[in-house]
Amino acid sequence: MSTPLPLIHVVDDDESLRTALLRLLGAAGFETRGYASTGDFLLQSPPDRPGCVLLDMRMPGPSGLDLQAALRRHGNPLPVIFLTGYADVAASVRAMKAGAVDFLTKPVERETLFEALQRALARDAAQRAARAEAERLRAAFAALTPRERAVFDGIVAGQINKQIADAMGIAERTVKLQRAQLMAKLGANSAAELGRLAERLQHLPD
Amino acid sequence: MSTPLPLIHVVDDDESLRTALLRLLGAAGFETRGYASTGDFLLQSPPDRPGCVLLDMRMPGPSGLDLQAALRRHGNPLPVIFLTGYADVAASVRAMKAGAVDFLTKPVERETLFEALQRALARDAAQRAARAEAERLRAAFAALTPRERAVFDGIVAGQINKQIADAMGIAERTVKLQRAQLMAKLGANSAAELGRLAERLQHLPD
DNA sequence: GAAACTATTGGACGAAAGGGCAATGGAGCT
DNA sequence: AGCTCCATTGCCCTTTCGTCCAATAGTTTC
Repeated sequence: MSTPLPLIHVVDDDESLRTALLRLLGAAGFETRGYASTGDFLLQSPPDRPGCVLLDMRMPGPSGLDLQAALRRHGNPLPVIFLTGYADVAASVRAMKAGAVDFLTKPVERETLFEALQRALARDAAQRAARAEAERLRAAFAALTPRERAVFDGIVAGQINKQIADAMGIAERTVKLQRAQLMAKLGANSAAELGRLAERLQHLPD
Repeated sequence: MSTPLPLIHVVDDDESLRTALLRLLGAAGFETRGYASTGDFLLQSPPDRPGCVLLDMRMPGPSGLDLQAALRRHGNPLPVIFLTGYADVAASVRAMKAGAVDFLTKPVERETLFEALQRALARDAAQRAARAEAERLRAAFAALTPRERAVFDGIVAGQINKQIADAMGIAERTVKLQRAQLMAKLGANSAAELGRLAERLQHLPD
């Protein structure tokens, strides 16, 4: 389960600048990959790997903002750092409101760039951990049968087995059985843990 | 318990523009208050009321960014909308990274301004509700004695009364008693609810 | 059609939870 | 000392939980 190394995507149509960036980042020990356009990035869309995107704002074809929006829709929210020469306030504000980690202007100081990268990678790691956790939780609940799910809801609502059985029109004995089954499926050892799981489930996106 | 109406704070050293803004907002049904400087705002610091701050960036004395930072430190995080004539990218990015709702440039379109206000007030309401909820939770837990708190931890950890009693060196009967007392104090009716409370408590800031 | 399988149920037993009642013992006050 | 107040405890009883074994009915598979 070793997490793959982070990969820095550099999207910029200025080839000389792009290769300079790639060299700089590579020298700093980062693994990198360059793209001449938004389309190139989306086509050569990398596997699901930790990392972030260093993105020019103004390029031929779809803009950096378009790519940022596409990433969000795609459910592959790699953190984005904008790095652009033609900066205007409106574009920078739109980028930040859309969730960009930072918005830097060329020429950028080495120090500034690395700080932003650091924050972007940290955010990616955090998001990734949160998504993995959410996925585990969702999968566990998806493994429950509808009945088990109903029993779960009853338990979390503080009902005792008899009340749950009554509400569902089944025998208390059956509730006990399904209770044991759902607790096994969720890996819970107590009613308190079921409550914790319910709370976490409730606060998941979607 | 009726929530007071939101109050819009307008901080701008340009008096004619400030009064124009106040008049515009007042005509739209908002309650408003104007300040000529960051210092004025901090001095005439209003009571804890819902609302937001419409803030100029460049003013004599402390800047809008300074005020934004002060609000955050003060634990009175009213949402901030910047509205400024001398906008540069670096300042806008700093403002947005510091959590500004929006960063508008003069002259601003009426529509744009009202949309931003809408979002700012919505954010304030949400933050306020979350803070109130957190406060209630904290207060409830603060009312527990250390013993009750220990019993709570044991329950949430899935231990049965006997184990808790053993670990604390007290009788099981006492654990039962404190269990009932802490559940009454927390308003919980089941172990599942205790689990939910524990989960929420764990995810509070601080 | 028979066998295998799943969901549901009944009965029963030990363990645990929840709670009433009274006794104990220490802290603090008069 | 005498007293009250309160946390702690023991005893006992009822309800609920967690499981075991076995039986029944409906469904799927061969």
